[in-house]
Amino acid sequence: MATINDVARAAGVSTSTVSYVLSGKRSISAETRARVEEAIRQLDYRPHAGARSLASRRTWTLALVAPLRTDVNVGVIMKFVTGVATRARDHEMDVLLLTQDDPRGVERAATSSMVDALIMMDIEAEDPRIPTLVELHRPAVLIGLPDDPRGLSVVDLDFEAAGRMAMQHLLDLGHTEVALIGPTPTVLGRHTSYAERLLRGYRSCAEAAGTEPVVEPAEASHAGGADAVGRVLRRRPELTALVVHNEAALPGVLTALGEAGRPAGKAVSVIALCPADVAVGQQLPLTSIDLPAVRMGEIAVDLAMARIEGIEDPEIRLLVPQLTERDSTFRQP
Amino acid sequence: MATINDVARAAGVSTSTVSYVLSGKRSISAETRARVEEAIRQLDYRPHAGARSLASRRTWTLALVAPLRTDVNVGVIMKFVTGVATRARDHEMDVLLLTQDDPRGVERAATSSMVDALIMMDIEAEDPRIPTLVELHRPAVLIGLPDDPRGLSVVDLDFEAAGRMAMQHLLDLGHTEVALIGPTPTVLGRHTSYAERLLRGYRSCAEAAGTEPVVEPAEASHAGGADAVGRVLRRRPELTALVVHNEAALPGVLTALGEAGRPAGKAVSVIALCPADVAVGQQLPLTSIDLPAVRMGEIAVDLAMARIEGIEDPEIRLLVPQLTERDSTFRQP
DNA sequence: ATGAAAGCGCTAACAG
DNA sequence: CTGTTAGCGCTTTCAT
Repeated sequence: MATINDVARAAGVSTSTVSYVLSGKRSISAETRARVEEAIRQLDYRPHAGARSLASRRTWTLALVAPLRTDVNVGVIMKFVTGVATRARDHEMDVLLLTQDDPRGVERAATSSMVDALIMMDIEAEDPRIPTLVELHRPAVLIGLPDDPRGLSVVDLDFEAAGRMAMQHLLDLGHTEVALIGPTPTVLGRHTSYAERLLRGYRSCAEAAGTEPVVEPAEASHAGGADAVGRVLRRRPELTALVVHNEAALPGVLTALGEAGRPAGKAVSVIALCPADVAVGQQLPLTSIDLPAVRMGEIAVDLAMARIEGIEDPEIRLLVPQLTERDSTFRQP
Repeated sequence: MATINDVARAAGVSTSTVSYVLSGKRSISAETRARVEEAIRQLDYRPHAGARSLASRRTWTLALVAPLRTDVNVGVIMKFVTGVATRARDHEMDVLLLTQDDPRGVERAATSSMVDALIMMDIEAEDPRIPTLVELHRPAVLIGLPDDPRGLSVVDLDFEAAGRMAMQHLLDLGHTEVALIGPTPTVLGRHTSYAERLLRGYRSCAEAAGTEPVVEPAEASHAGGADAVGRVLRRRPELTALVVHNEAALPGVLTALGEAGRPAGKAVSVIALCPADVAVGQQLPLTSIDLPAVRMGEIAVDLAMARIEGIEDPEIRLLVPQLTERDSTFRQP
C-alpha cells in the first residue's frame, strides 16, 4: 500500500502538500495539484483511515444502533437502515452497525473514537439508553421521539397528528363506529413512544367527536390480526371503520374481516399506518398514512452531520403525516 | 480522553506494559497487572481505535456488504445481518455496513484499511462482484454459493439437496401431481444461485420419479402468490402438492388455494422453503425446510475470522437442509 | 503557494 | 518480568 509519503516523493512535493490537495484546506497551484493527482493515480494511493482519524480526530463514520430482534417491523427497520446508509454515503461517511442488545457496544464505539456521531432507532417514551447516550458527549440523533430528548436531535413522524388525521378522515367519510388495532401488547407495555402518541391523537379526536375510542392490541402475525378483529367485533358489533397500526397483523385483519362477512373496502373502511409499499402490497390496496422510513433515516444523518459540523443546535423534526386514499375506504351512507 | 501514557504514568509503569496488560501478549506479574487495571479504571481509559489500527494493522472490524433493496426477502436479510452482528461481537469485532449499490464502497473500505475482512451476501451464480473482491486480496466470505467461488470462503444452505428433499418428501407422502412456486421472475432472471440450485434438485428428483416438474415464478406479494397459484392450477389441474420458495408470496398462495376450494393441508400439501418463524406465522403452520439465516450469518463470521487469523484455508460450507413437518402436509390416499 | 516537523495514541521489536 | 523507543500514516501548526 502506498503512503502519503510515497505520493509526495513521486510528485516531488512535501507530504503536507499532498494532504492539502486531498483536503482542499489551502490553495494549491494548478500545476502542483495536477502532479499530485497524477501520482495518486499512478500509485493507486488510499489514505489509511486509522492514521487519518488519529491525526484529525474525525473518523468519517456514524454509529447506527439497530434493534435486531427479527420478529416485528423488520421492513421498517430495514428502511431506516437504508435511509441512513445511503445518505451517509452522500456525506462521504461510513456506517458502523451496532446492535441494541449489546449496550456496551454503543459506549465502546463512542469512547474509543470509532465514530463521529451516533444514531439510535426504536426509541421508547422513557428510553433508559438516553441518559447513557447523553453522557457520551457525542453528537447523537434519535429516530423516534422520547418523552424527554435531553437535548439530543430527533426525527420522527408526528404520530399524534397521524392518529388525529386517521380518525378525522373516517369521521369525514361518515364513520362513527370506529376502532383501532394497534401494535403488540408488548410494544404497548414498553410504552413505546410512537404507539402511545398515535393512540393519544386517535383518542382525542374520537372523544371530540363524541365517539368512544376502542383500542385493541394485536400480536404481529396473521393469527394476531385475525384474533384482534374478533375482539374488536365483539366490543363494537356495528363496526364500519378500522385504523390498523400493525404491519404484520394486516394480512390477518383483512382475511378475518372477509371471513366475518365484513370485507375491507366494502363493509369496513380500513386505514393503515405503515410504509406505502406495504399498504399497496396487501390483498387490496389500502388507504394509508405513510410511514416515510427511508426519509427518516436520511434526515437522521443530516441532523447528525449538522451536529458534527457543530454549526447547528440540536433539533426536533416531526414529519407531517400524509394520507393517501386507496381502495380500502369508502363513504358511509 | 486518557491515553495509554496517562495510564502508564498513573500506574508507575511503561506504556508497553500497559499495552501488554491489555493484549495479554506477554506475561505480567499479578501485582503490576493489578496496578495497571486500577489505573485504567480510575482514568476510564479507552484505547483509541485509529491509533491501534495504525500501529497494529488490525482494525477489529468486518465489512458486511448488504443488499438494501427494501422489496424482497427483508426478513432473511435481517437474519443474516443479525447473525453476523452478534457473532462478530463474540469475536470482539465490529461491523461496518456497506451497501451493495455503492460498489466503490467495498473497495474503499478494504483499501483504506477500515476492515480486516469482508462478508458479502446475496450472491448470484455469476456474480460480477466476485472478481473485484478477489482483487482486494483481503479475507472474504460469501453468503451464497456462486458458480465459481474463486478461492473465497462460502457458507450456504445446500439448496440442491433441499430441492430434492422437498420433492422426495412429497413423493413419500404419495403425491405425484406436484408443482413448485419459486422466486420472482427477476430473481430467476438474474440467475440467482440459490434459486437455480433449488430448482435443479427439485427437477432431478421429479424426473427420477417420472413426474414432470412444473415451475412457476411468483412476484413477491400477496397478489403475486395468488396469480402463481392460478397459473399452476391451469398447468396441473390435478395438483395435490406444492413447494413454495417465496416468502412474500406465501400468504397469497395460501389464500388463493383456499379460495380455489383446494385448501392447503387438506387438498394440497404445501412445503415452504423459508425461515422457520415465517413458516409458523402463516394462516396455518407450514411444513417447511428451514433457511437457517441467523446461523449462516454466524458461520460467515467464523469463516472470516479463520481467514484473518490466517490459520485456515478457504472453506465452502454447505448446510444440510432440515425438514420439519407441520400442518400443511398430509398423506395422499 | 509550499515545506519542515511535531505530534496524534498505540504496538512491537529490541534490550535488559 | 519490564522498560525504551522507533515507527504506523496522516494532519496541522509554524515558517518561509
